[in-house]
Amino acid sequence: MTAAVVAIFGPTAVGKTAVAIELAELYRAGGADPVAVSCDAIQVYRGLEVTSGAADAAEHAALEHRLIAVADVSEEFSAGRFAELARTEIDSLLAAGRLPIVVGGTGLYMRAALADLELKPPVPAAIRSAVEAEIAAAGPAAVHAELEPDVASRIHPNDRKRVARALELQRAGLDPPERETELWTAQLRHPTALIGIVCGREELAARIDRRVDAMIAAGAAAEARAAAASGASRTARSALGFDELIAGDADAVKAAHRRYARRQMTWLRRMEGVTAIDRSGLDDRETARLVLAAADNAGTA
RNA sequence: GGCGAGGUAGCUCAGUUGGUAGAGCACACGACUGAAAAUCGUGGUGUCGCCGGUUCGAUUCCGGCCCUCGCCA
Repeated sequence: MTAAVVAIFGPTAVGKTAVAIELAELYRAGGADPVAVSCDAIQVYRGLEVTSGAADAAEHAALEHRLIAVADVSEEFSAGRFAELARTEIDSLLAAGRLPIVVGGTGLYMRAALADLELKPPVPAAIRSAVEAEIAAAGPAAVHAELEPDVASRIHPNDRKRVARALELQRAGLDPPERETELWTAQLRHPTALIGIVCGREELAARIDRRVDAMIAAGAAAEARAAAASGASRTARSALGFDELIAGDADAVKAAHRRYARRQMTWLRRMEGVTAIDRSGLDDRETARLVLAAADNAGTA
C-alpha cells in the first residue's frame, strides 16, 4: 500500500461510515493504524449528530472519527474553516504514522481537504450584510450587473449566493477565485487512493428510506427542535430536512435526501482519478474488501 | 335517486373564442473556489375519463355513459 491517505466519497446513505469501519478492520489486520476524518458540512455540528447521520458511540468505538461535533449549532461554519481543520488533522495523523481515512459526502469539503484549494478569506461582516441587503431589495440580477465582466460571465445572475460572494470579494478589494482551478485537479496534497462508493438507484432509494426512518426513530425531530431553540445558525439550519423533521413530514425528508444524493453523484462523476465501487447487493464487509483492493491498485498505479 | 362541481404529466392544477397543450412539485442531467445537506442552470414527461355526433380538423362544441367530491333525499 503506497497511498498515504484513503478517501471515500459517495452519496448519502450509501453506507460510507459502515464501510469505513470494516475497511479499518482490514487495515489493522495489515498493521496500519487508521483514523477516520469526516468531510461533512453538518456532521461538524454538536447537537445534530442524529440528523446528520454522524458516527454514533458504537461506531466511534470501532473507528475513531475526527471533525465530528466540533462546532456549536449557533456558529456559522464554512468550507474555509473546514479546509484548515481537515488539512491540519490529516497532516498530523500522517506525522504520527497513522492512516487517515477521509470519508464524507460534502464534495467541496472533500476537495478542500485533499487538494490545495486556495479559498479566499471571509470579508468584514458589514460588507457581507450590505451586499445581502442589496440582493434582498433589488434581486440578484441587479447586483450581478455590478460585477467585473470576467467575474460576471462565470456566475448566473439568478445564483444569489455566488453573486453575493463575488460582489463582497470585489467590494473588499480581494481578487476573485482563479479561473483555472485546483477544484478538480488530480494533484492532491498527499498520495491518495480516491474511492467512490455507489449503488443502484432503487437500492439507494431504499437505503435512504431506511436511514431516514431510523433517524426519526432515534429522535431527529427533537434534535432539530432543540437546535432551533438554541439558536441554530443558518448553516446549521441548512441541514437536510431541518424544517421538515420539525414538521414531522418524513416523506419530505426522504425526498430531500434523494435530491442531495443526485447532486453528490454529480460531484463523484466529475472528480478525477476516482475509482467507483458498486456496492449493490453487497454487505459492508464485502464492500470494504473491494475498497481495499481498489485502494491498493490506486496506490501502486 | 335529484342538484351542483369536477375528471388534462407521477402529484396539484392552469389552458385551448375548435388547429393534439403548460406551470409548480417530483424526476433526469449539469455547474460548483470561505453559506455547499447551500445556491443555481438545462431537459422530457400526456390515448387532455370512455363512446358517439357536428366539423377539413374535437382535449375544446353537442349527446350519452362511467368515475370522484359536495349538498339534498
